[in-house]
Amino acid sequence: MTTATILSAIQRHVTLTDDETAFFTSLLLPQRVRQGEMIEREGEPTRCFIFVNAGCLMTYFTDKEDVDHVIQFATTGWWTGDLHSFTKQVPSIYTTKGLADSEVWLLPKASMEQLLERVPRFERYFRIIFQNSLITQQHRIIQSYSATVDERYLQFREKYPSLEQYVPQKYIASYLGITPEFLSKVRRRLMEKS
Amino acid sequence: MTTATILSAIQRHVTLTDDETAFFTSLLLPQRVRQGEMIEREGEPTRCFIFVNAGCLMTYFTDKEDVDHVIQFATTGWWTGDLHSFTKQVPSIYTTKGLADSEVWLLPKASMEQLLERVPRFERYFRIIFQNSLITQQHRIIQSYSATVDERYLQFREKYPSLEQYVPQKYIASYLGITPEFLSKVRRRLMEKS
DNA sequence: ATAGTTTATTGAACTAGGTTAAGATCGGGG
DNA sequence: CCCCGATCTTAACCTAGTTCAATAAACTAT
Repeated sequence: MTTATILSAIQRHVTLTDDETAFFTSLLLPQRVRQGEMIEREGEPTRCFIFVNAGCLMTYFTDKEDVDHVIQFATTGWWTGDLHSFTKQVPSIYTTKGLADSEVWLLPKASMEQLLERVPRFERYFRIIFQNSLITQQHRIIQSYSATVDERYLQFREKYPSLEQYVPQKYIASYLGITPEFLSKVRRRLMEKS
Repeated sequence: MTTATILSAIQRHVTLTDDETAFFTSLLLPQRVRQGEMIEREGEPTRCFIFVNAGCLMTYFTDKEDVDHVIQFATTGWWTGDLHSFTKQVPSIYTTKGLADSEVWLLPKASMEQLLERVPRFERYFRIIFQNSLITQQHRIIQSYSATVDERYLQFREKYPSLEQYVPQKYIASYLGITPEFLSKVRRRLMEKS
């Protein structure tokens, strides 16, 4: 497990000196995640921010009727985790688990703080990352209010073509905010059209 | 129109020197916005990031059926605007207009860039702002997928108690992702219960 | 291979929320 | 002070999406 992927992800947005790179990588903890294994769980404070080095994770919320709602999928090159719990160290409302055998880099809370303190360029990096996520989330809200399920499903496939191979349909349905049964109908409708 | 509000909003998250404060305020453009007046429009690149000094604005998206969908309300102390259009300078898909006579500070794109370049503390400030917004947006998505309309309406009122006085119900309905007629039913249902 | 478990499909009955249209209420300008 | 346009409410009907239940297909672990 090398740092090549994470460093190139970062260097798409900011340029680091050798010292900064060394300091950053010294803070990272490698970890393997098995398919189905939970890496952060609901109820516990999120200890680490997570970078997916290989494989695929998903983060979901379990509501009071015990129904899971997928918040996001994260494949190679993405950061994930419960930001709220991570920053405030309150119990998380999300669970993050592997959808496939995966490798992740963990950045513990204290390390993140040191990093931002000592290397302000990382403030910039995370500012850009959060800004882009925010744009994506706003877009998702618009979609869920103004597009039909058919459109949302097609856009999902277009946007995350690699995900369908990993992700059971029931999770895609959940991400789209519908039941698996209804996604099944939508898929059939779309098949018949073409 | 003084800089007191915006400076105190910033100093809740980072501490600025006198020089930095002076430089920052030199970049701000004051502007009045009348009720109903559009300050940024769909189709044009967003020139400025907007801070609400007094009053209330709303940002909405108009879909292909010509229906408006409210993305966010912004009252005193909030930043608003189309981040995607602002950073990439592509035509905006949102319109921002005054819900009441308001005062805003405008931070033009070029000024924002200078600011981040010269005062890295602002990278930190905006990193925190975007991080908090992201948390809020994710929460909103969860809500829209797992809570009933009744619950969402009650939480909206709890979270933004000051807004109901400014905001016509049809916009609240839009923000909640329902029709004004249905919000009307919901309100009645809730009145009768209590 | 075989049984057990999880996932996907289908169909019928149901419900949350939308649509349409008609009144009721509010609010600002002459 | 009154009128006109915008907003809000109500009610009857309609539909996208859910629920439930039964079957089929795909994985997993013996």
